[in-house]
Amino acid sequence: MPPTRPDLAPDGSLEREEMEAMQREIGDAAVFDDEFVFDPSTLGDPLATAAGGADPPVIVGVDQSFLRGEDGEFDRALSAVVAMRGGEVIERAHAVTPLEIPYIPGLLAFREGGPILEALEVLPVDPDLALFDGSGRIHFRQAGIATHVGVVRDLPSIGVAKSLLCGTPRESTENLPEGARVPIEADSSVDAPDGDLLGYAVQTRQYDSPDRYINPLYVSPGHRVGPETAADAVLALASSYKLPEPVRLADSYAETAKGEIDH
DNA sequence: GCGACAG
DNA sequence: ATCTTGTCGC
Repeated sequence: MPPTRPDLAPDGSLEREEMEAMQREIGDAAVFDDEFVFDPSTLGDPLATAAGGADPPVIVGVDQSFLRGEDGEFDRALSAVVAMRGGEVIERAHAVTPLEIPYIPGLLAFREGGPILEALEVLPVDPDLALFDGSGRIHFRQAGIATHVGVVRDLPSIGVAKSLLCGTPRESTENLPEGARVPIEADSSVDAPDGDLLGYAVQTRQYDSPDRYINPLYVSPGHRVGPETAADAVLALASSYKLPEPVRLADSYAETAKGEIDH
């Protein structure tokens, strides 16, 4: 399953201005509403298969680790994808590519998008939905890594970030109860009308004790998923840990695969 | 000029 | 992201 928009594939050799122009194009091409065929209520349900008709959707989690070269510097990115269906892992794949540019806030997809697209290419199953470690629409030009890869592959996608890149929470996000969500709205730093709903701070897990608390995740539409569904999906997929299961498993697989290569 | 910034 | 020590809680 090749990319639908290879012309928008992230290219680390572009000038910064060209990268930003491409991101505006991606933000325009992106669909920030529900536009998928599967039933979102079956996402986190291990019994969905037994319950009835169609197979539950294939969900993939994507995450990266990094490899050092001879000089001890990071020179390669490893992207790991884990595919799940009905709560079970059905496939895994990974790819390694050279790092072309440093980490620059707002340009993450041009650093890590290459290995992600390769790993998705190698994955022997067609995903219905992808969850990324990073932003989607919560991005200066509404084109975070989840949106970028989603548009290039025309794949429904969701951004799951552990910290907020831009935008403004409508209210405090401190010490939210489990299951709570707080809207993240566009501000002057975002290329969108002020106040537009970019995504949600989502509290998947929380302590009972009052002294310490867990930070929320920042969930935003990547492509073909609305903000409500994005938050619903993350909550449904994060039953046991803070991170949604596909992303958590991709995280550990990225570490495992790194250890097997680096050696 | 200053601040602020996914992974 | 990666590194790394220390602490809390079941």
